[in-house]
Amino acid sequence: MALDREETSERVLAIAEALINEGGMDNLKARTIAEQAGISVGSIYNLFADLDGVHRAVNMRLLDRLGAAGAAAMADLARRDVTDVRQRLLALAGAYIGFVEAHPGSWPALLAFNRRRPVLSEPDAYEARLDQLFEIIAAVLAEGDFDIDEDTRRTAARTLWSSVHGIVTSGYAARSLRRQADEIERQVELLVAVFIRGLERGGTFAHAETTAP
Amino acid sequence: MALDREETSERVLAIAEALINEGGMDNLKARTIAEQAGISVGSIYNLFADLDGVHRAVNMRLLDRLGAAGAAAMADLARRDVTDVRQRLLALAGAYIGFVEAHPGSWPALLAFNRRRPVLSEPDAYEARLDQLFEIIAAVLAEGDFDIDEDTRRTAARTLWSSVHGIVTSGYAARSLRRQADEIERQVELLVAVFIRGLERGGTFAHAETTAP
DNA sequence: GGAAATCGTGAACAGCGTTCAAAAACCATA
DNA sequence: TATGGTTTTTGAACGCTGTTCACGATTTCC
Repeated sequence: MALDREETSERVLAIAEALINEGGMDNLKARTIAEQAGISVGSIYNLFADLDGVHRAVNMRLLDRLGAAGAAAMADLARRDVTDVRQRLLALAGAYIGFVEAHPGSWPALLAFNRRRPVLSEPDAYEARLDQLFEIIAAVLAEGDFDIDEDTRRTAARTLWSSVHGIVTSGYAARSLRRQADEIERQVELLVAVFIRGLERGGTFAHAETTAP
Repeated sequence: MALDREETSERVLAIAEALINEGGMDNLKARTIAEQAGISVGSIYNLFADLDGVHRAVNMRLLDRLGAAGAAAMADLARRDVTDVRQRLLALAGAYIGFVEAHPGSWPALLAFNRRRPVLSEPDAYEARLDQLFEIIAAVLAEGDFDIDEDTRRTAARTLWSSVHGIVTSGYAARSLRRQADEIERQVELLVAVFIRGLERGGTFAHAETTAP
């Protein structure tokens, strides 16, 4: 009858994610987890170093699922023989937007997590999982036949990813959810369209002086 | 000898900002403020509703200063008769980057602040102050002679602002500060260049189906 | 100068994350 | 199965937190 150590961990993580998603990261309390999981507070500390460790583990699961959603969106388009770069980028952005909407509490909490303390150089398997998503974008850009070198393409992929991220997070900082959803869609469409046009136009993107001396 | 109510408030805010900037938002404690300000804990609650109110006030000051930095950057370029859109956009982004670097603790704390709880529709004079910054970008875009309608231009301004925001915040989530500073600069330059090229190329940005049915 | 209103105070309270001695559960071996 | 040792689970206890509020000091006003 006794649950496996790993089963208990997953149970704790599911409860933790639900708590965070419902009431924000302030809603993640050791005693609430213990009560809902049917274990004692002390047991949580046998499974995780501290509550931050629990939150970190929740975030890892979220990042994995986000990566899976992006990959699934690409697989879906591939199945339908859609190779158009614009449509693929919009589908990726759509997957991201859908994921954020599906996790209205736990995703903002993930973003807030690393910003609570000043960066103390975490080992961060975080970045690795974000890179997984970035690689998808880079691959999409690589298949479009832009006349740009490898370096520029990778920078472009990162820029696109960061920009979509900025649009989505800035958008949901504001109030009315439905009205802002339209605004986010407009901005993403404009970003993708402008990006493709700008890259298609070719030419160099070499560093230049930012302001006159 | 007794300090004005407003003087005391500003003293509290200065201390609060320093605490947040040094140790993240978790470092903002009522007893520490009271001790450093030479007042009692209770007095803080005569000046502000709660500690969140203190943090909110600190954030307002930050947003005001950020807006001033952007306006100052534009004024500086105007004084030197620089009207080039690209240079102005890069200067704005540079002002933002410089501001973030100058506030390595309190700026991330500002970003984390609204993400701690799920959006409960705050009255938010927040957005108003962010709009002040957005208006500067919109004005710069308006002075460039792009063949786009007013609506598109405003969306483009918001998109640019969100994108730069995303680039900067994503960039500083990673570790090594100096190495990442270069990456941020590269991404911002690419974003601005691609954006200008894409907008210059004209054409419509009308909504289109994101994926085939 | 005295009454009334305001302000400052810090002990007290409830709640939090975290610890750790003790109890319970488990397990291999005789 | 009985036994001894090892591991896991427990929850009371600790220190720290934000916040309150009765009380005393101070200012304000006529």
